[in-house]
Amino acid sequence: MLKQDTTLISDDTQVSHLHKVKSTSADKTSTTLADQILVQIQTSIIKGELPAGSKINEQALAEKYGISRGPTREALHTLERQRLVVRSPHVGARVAQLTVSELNDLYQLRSVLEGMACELAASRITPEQLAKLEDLLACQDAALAKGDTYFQEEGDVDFHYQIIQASGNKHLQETLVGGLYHLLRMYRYQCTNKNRPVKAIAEHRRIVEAIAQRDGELASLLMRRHIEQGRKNTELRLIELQANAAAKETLANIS
Amino acid sequence: MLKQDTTLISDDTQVSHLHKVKSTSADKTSTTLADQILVQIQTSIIKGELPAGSKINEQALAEKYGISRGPTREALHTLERQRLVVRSPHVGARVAQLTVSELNDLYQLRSVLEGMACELAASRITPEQLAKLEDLLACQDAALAKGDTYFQEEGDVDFHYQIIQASGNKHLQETLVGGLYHLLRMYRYQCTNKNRPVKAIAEHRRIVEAIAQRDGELASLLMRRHIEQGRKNTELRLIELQANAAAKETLANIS
DNA sequence: AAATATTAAATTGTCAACAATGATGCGGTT
DNA sequence: AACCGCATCATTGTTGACAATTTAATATTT
Repeated sequence: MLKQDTTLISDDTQVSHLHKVKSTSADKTSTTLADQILVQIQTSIIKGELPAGSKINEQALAEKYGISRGPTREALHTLERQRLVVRSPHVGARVAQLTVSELNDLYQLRSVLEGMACELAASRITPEQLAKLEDLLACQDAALAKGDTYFQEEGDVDFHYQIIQASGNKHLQETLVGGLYHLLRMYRYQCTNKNRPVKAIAEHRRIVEAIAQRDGELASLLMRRHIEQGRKNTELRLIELQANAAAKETLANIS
Repeated sequence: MLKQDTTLISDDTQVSHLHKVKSTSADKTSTTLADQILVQIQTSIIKGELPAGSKINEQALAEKYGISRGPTREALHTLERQRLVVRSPHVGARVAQLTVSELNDLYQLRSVLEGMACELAASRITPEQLAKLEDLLACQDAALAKGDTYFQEEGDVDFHYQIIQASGNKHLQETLVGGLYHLLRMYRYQCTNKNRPVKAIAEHRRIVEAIAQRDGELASLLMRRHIEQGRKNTELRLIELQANAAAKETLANIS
């Protein structure tokens, strides 16, 4: 009857939940249960703890997080929208597969969309938003100086995110942030490359400069090039990764 | 209301499967129940039977189609992905609202995406796909001659759909068809304009010509102009519509 | 022994009841 | 009369059981 999710979520259910606790645990006032596990499954997928292409068992997943299949199902539905999961009726959900052709499709689309975002941002960005972007650049420089690679990754996400926000186009935002971005993060996380950041930050700076000068055409061009650089990088790592996997496969078949 | 979709479920449980029929997706029987009502709610929303901006009651909707709240909920979730519904936790679902600014955002995004689709289609389209497109143009001419406006509407959807397919970019397809297209249809249905088709068909023809000549740049340009024409048209009708609604509102307030 | 038909198991889809939250209406106070 | 707190109601979120379907495992036939 009582939920046993104490291990993963919070174990404040110990002593006095005489009152319907209302979950006043200060931090986040319980949105919906589905949304809570959504982010957890998200990160599990992005980090590869749930391997790309693997089957997802609703029951097992639900039990893992100590909840019922209902919310789990809804989370999977949202993950499908985010392109992290593929579902087929009566068969179930699988983690998205990482392939070269899909990577190219994805980046091609992203390039066009973020190019568009840059053009819009150049004409619409507010001084506050611009200041925030420049702060971010400074942060990235500082992080780079300390060699903090993961924060750099996070910073890159923020950079693109803020430009998308500055575009002011609601549907563009929804398409990128709600639709493509998570899958993008998955590719980048699993095909990460150490020596890229230093160049990427320089490119970021030039993009912001173009936006600040209200030169949308230039900003768009620089952004598309920047993304193309990222694509090449990721593609290389992905091919390498898949070659390794194939080798391991044949090795297993021999033995 | 009793469910009368029992007729939809075929009783072919007897042995007549010589081969594993692999179930071509055109088969409408035995999908999931949620998918079946999804299309019904879809059309209800697009046609305005469920008015834009109105609240959706899960229970009532479920009863209307003679099913339980579970599948209804899933359908609403899919409708959210299609931008036809907006959901907020613990509050519920509303039909998307039709506003001028959203219309502009939507068409701006669509313009960029279908422009991209044209460029890709110009370089990748197969002879079969091209033949199908030209067949469609002929069909549209014929329908126009008979003054069959609704079929024209449907034909226009098909036209854009086929070019999107010919682009060959999976994520682009998913973004347009799975994401934006239904909302687009809603705007166009509720802000329809009679005298547009005749010009639109001519524009279609020129776009196909450009694609056939492998001139992606031109095809993209023509498509973006074509869409811009549609946007203007829809915007005009929408403003008109909202002015009427506002007038009726004030009238009601007086009495 | 290989391939196919049949049965059994595991998994997804659906339902109806229950819990938790937001919305509504009432009564009291200023 | 308007505002605020409180109780009630309606609606959404969640659960566990059940039905339908797919996947696997087994038996059967050629």
